[in-house]
This record gives sequence, structure tokens and C-alpha cells, in this order.
Amino acid sequence: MATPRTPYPQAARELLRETLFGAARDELERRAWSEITMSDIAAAAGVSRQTLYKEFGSRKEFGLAFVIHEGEHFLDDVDAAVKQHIDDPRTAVNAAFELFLRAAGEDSLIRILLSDDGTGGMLPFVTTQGMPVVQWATARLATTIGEAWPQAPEADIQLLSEALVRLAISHITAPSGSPDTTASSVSALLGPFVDGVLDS
Amino acid sequence: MATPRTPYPQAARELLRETLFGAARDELERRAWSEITMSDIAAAAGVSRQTLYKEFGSRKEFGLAFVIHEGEHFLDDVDAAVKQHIDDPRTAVNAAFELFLRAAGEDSLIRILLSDDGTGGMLPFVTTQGMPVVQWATARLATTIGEAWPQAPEADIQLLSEALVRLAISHITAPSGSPDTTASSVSALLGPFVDGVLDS
DNA sequence: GGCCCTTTGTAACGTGGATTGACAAATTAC
DNA sequence: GTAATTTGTCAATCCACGTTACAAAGGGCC
Repeated sequence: MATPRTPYPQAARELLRETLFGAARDELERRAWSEITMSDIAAAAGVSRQTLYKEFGSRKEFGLAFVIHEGEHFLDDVDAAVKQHIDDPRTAVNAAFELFLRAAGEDSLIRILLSDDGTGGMLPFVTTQGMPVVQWATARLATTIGEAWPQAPEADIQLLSEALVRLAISHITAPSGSPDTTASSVSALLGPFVDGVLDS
Repeated sequence: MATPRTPYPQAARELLRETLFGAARDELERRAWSEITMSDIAAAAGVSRQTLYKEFGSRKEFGLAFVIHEGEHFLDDVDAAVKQHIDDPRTAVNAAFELFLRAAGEDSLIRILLSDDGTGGMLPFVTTQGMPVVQWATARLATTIGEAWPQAPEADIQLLSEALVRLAISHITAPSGSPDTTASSVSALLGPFVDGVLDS
């Protein structure tokens, strides 16, 4: 492995964040986001409330960081799926999109997150207040695409990435069909653009 | 999983020790123990020298803890091997002993540790000053045996464990034959005793 | 509306662990 | 034998975290 060994201070900080995220996840499996206090999370992590506030400025920021943190996992999978189809961009889009929908649909946390009756859940993080998530996911996806097809124009990659992210978020919050039919529709819709931009 | 979530403070302390051990291992893959200073280890871990001295009192204590830490891995394997042959104690001894010799012989760190020309290496930790290691390994092995054969007398388990540990250390520091022939010899030697004590 | 209770967010203060710098003693190099 | 390095220890300082307290902002209840 090419690990130059993470210095302890960074590792400790990362451990702190990871512990807090893990504590939040545990709590979320029992109560709703609106019923979980910052004290609960801090206590579950074995840390004071102030430490939590210093690491993440506010409740909203923590929620945001948490959602993004959970999302990393999905984007990793998407990255891998895309890079298995470098020879065929349209198939790559289809495969990655379907994988994402399926994985998200099966994830317990996502389902909890979406079972929001409107009383202070986490849904706003990916919808009405979702810009940070959209921007983060777009940048992440653009990196993946840029690595897979280095010759593609940056602007086109950006455009495609954001559209895919928005479509993906839309379809997990409000699914219209099965993952495979949805993925087919999206790849048919964006296929022509994708071919023009990414096909070598 | 039955993880009640490790509180951050404990996890951080464990992380510190783990980082220091990892740093030491990295250094040992390049220089000999005698050429590695406490400063080197601390720096490689991203920590001050005092932190290292506070966690482990002295250079010798750190070396000892390090050797034991590396040994954990082998004893885990031995534990698993033993418990695959609860029905046949003599075979268990044979299998575990051979596994240990083979694993130790293939481990890069062990080989480095043993390539000691007498100028301040780590060999004394398992030989002339090896009592702590022997006691630790004996206790660990006795636990394994006690769990596998609960009806065996404590004193006999202790006696057998210590002998096995000493034989194992001797044979990795000065091998007389291949792992399988050595293991056969040992199990033949201790077989009668083992049968009398452990066989149900 | 008005009241009470909880939670959020911030601030002040105390504390313990970590860093820094310095030092004598022991070891090693020359 | 001297110089240089390293070990082991100490004091001073710094910084992250914990504790307590408090104003402000909802949320529930009457």
C-alpha cells in the first residue's frame, strides 16, 4: 500500500468526525432527525456537546456533513461502475445510474431519510436546501467522468454531471419506476449528448 | 454487529498507540532497531517525543509492547487453528505449532527482527530479556487451550502452554528443520502428556 | 396570545494531554 | 579522551476538550 502513514493529529480528528457520524447513524436508526438533539449525538459519541459544535458549526452544518458523508459511499460505487465501461459512455451512464438507484433504494438510512412527513426531517438537505449537496455530488461525479474521459471538455462534463445528480436525487426522492427502467430512460434521454461529448 | 460504539477518548488513545506501532514498523523495514531513535518514531507518527515517553515509559518498554503487539496477530491465528481440532488435541498442537512456525517464518518483520548480529537489535526481547513475552504468550495460549478444553486442570494447561511457547520461540530463533517436521517432533514429544490432560 | 420547557448556539473558565525547550546522564563516534 | 548523539526527565506553555452558564429561538399547552 502507498500509505505514507497518516500523522496522529489528522487521524485523531478524522476519528472524531467518524465517531460522531457513526453515533448519528445509530440514533437515526431509532428516532427521526427532528427528535435527535445535539446532546444525544455528542453523548453517544462519548464527547461533549461543545466539541461537536466546534467541529461542525451548527446543527444544520452537521446534518449536511453527515448526508455528504453517507453519500461518499454511493459515489464510490458509481465511480467504480463508470470506470468499468470506459469503452461505452452510454452504457456507463446507464449502469452507474441504475446501480445508484438500486443501492440507495436498498439502504436503510436512505429510506429513513426519505420517510419525512415534513416535520423537521433531513429531506431539505437534498431538496430545498440541497445546493451544497448538489454541488458536492456534481464535483465528485465530474471528477469521475473527467478521469474516465480526459479528452471531454470541462464545461460539458460539468453540465452533464449536474443534470445526472439532479435527476438522481429526484428519482430517489420520488421514484417513477424501477431502477432499470428509470436508468434506461435517463440514458436514452442523455445518450445523444453523452455520445457527442464523451465518445472517442 | 454488536458494537455499542467505542467512545471517542478510548478510540483516540488506541489510535495513538496504533499509530506509534505502525510508525515503528515502517522504520524497522528500513533501519535496524539499534539505529532507530525515539525521535524517529515519534516524528514518523506525527507526535512529540514526550508523548511517546508518556505512553510507554522507556525505549525498552516500547520495544516490548511493540513485539507483543506484533505477536497478537500470530496468537490469533494459533487460537483459530487450535479450535478447529477440539476433537483431537494432539493434532491441534501439531497444526497450531506448524502454522505458527510457517507464518512467523514468512513474516517480513520477524525475519528482520531475527537478523540480529548482536549490536542492539530486538532479539533480547524474546530471549535473554524475554520473560515478559513468554509470560504474555503463555497466558494468551493458556486462555486458548482453556477455552478449547474446559475440563483440563489449570496447572497442566499452564505447564503445557509455557513449554509450547518456549519451544516455539526457540524454533523461530534457531530453526532445526522445516515447520512440518518440527511440528511433528514437538507433537510427538508432548503428545502423551497432551492426551492424558486434554483428551476427554 | 401568553407561559413553560426544551434545544440551540455562544461564551467563560477549568483541566488534562500534548508540545516545546532545556537539561544531566549514558552511550556512541571519532 | 573529547565531541556528538541519544536517552530519560522536568518545567513552562499551548491547545483541545469538558463543564457550567446563559440568551435566544422555537414548540407544546392552556
